Amino acid sequence: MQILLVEDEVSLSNAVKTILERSGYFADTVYDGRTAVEYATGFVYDLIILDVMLPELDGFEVLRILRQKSVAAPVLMLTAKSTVPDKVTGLNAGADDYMTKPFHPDELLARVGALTRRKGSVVINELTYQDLTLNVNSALLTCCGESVQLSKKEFEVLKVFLYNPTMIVTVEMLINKVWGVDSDATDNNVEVYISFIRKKLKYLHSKVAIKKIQCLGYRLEEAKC
Amino acid sequence: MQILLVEDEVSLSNAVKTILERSGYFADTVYDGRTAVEYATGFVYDLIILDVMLPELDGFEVLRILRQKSVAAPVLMLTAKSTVPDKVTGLNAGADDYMTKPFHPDELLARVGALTRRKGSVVINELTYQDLTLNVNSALLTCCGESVQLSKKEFEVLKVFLYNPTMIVTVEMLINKVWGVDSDATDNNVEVYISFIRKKLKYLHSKVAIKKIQCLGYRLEEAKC
DNA sequence: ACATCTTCTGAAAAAAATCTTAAAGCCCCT
DNA sequence: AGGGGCTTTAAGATTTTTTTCAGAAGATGT
Repeated sequence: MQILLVEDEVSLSNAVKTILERSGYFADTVYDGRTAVEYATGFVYDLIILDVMLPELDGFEVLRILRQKSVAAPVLMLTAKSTVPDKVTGLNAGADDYMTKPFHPDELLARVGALTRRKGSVVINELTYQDLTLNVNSALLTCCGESVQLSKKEFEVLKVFLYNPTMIVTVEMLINKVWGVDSDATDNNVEVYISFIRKKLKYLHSKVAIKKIQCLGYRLEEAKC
Repeated sequence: MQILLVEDEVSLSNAVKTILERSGYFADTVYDGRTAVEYATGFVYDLIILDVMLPELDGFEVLRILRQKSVAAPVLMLTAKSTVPDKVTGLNAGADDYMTKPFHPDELLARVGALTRRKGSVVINELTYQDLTLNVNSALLTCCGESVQLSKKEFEVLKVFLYNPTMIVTVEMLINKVWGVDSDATDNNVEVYISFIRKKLKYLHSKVAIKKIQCLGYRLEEAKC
């Protein structure tokens, strides 16, 4: 059982982690809202324990973002005060249970047990176009059962296309997104990487091609047969 | 049921001993930390009740020493003040429960009952991927009948992989999970440990390999034959 | 067809990331 | 104090990625 623990008070989070691990759970600890979102979307957890008071993003905000991103793991909210308004806010945002601090270890374990007994669903992060599938966790590009590993830059470039599958992607846009707005990358850098990706598409026998539209940019296209 | 009671206030320890024995437990009483360690390592107890304020060695110190010496008996800490810092210190040191003085005899019996019942249910936890099995109680890694002992860090690193067998595990996540978020471990620490683990996988003739994905991280893979 | 511009691609160079090994440091136990 | 095991640090070797460059190929307009 994998649990993500989001709690900025280090002593408390260490304590909770210890309690959980002694009961056979594995807990990852993060200390702010932004990192919590990163971890919760990057890994699969069976349960997320979320403090309300957090730096960066507060617990409610984190919860809202996660639900919006289809992270379905049950969420146990920790709140210092047991005020009704807080509970209502959390319920509306999609939390599954609450606990007010301070709490007894047994209470924690009881609630965690109740929530993890439910079957959690798995989120897979993939971008798809025609016969291509790009796993955004692993940068693995798959077509008809075959896969190739993309390098970081190849991955970044292809992501821009797959996020905008019907649009013309300009060279400028690629430089901005992949190399950064104030890099000194030239058009040729883009050209070289388009070439690398085309080579991999060919290797995969994909029907998808990156088409050049003279003076405008590139666009994904189903290759003519 | 054998209980070791560590409490220097004679009147209280006598009272607790009486309560316990009236409920069918056998209790040994000691009055200082040093003797507590002697008894706890010399005999087998089903539970240790440990006061925090002790002469010679305080309760936390005793607990730390016992855990270090692999005394696995559940520990119920007694503390005069219910302050959070104390609780946290005890939890980190490996206590199983707390009780703040003064307490009602029924509360004592309830907690003692909970801790001694837990005893029989030691779960054997194993993580498996392909031909590898990692026993999380012993950190023993097994493949096709052969086993090797993992060191603590090797164990922690491999656990991260076995819990995320299909995902890319980033160097950052390994540092966070194994060395801690505010450690000053570098990427090289991770690399060295990946190297150690690979050596052991090779020794075991496992089909599993740790593949590196440049700039992204590592992932478990069944080695190509 | 020619001149000119854009785009593509292979190869080499440069830079960055990663691997491996060995030595040094640390901690615990005797 | 000394030894053993584990961890950290360091440095050179190796591998992969990224950049650069130059010429080939293709398109465009006259």
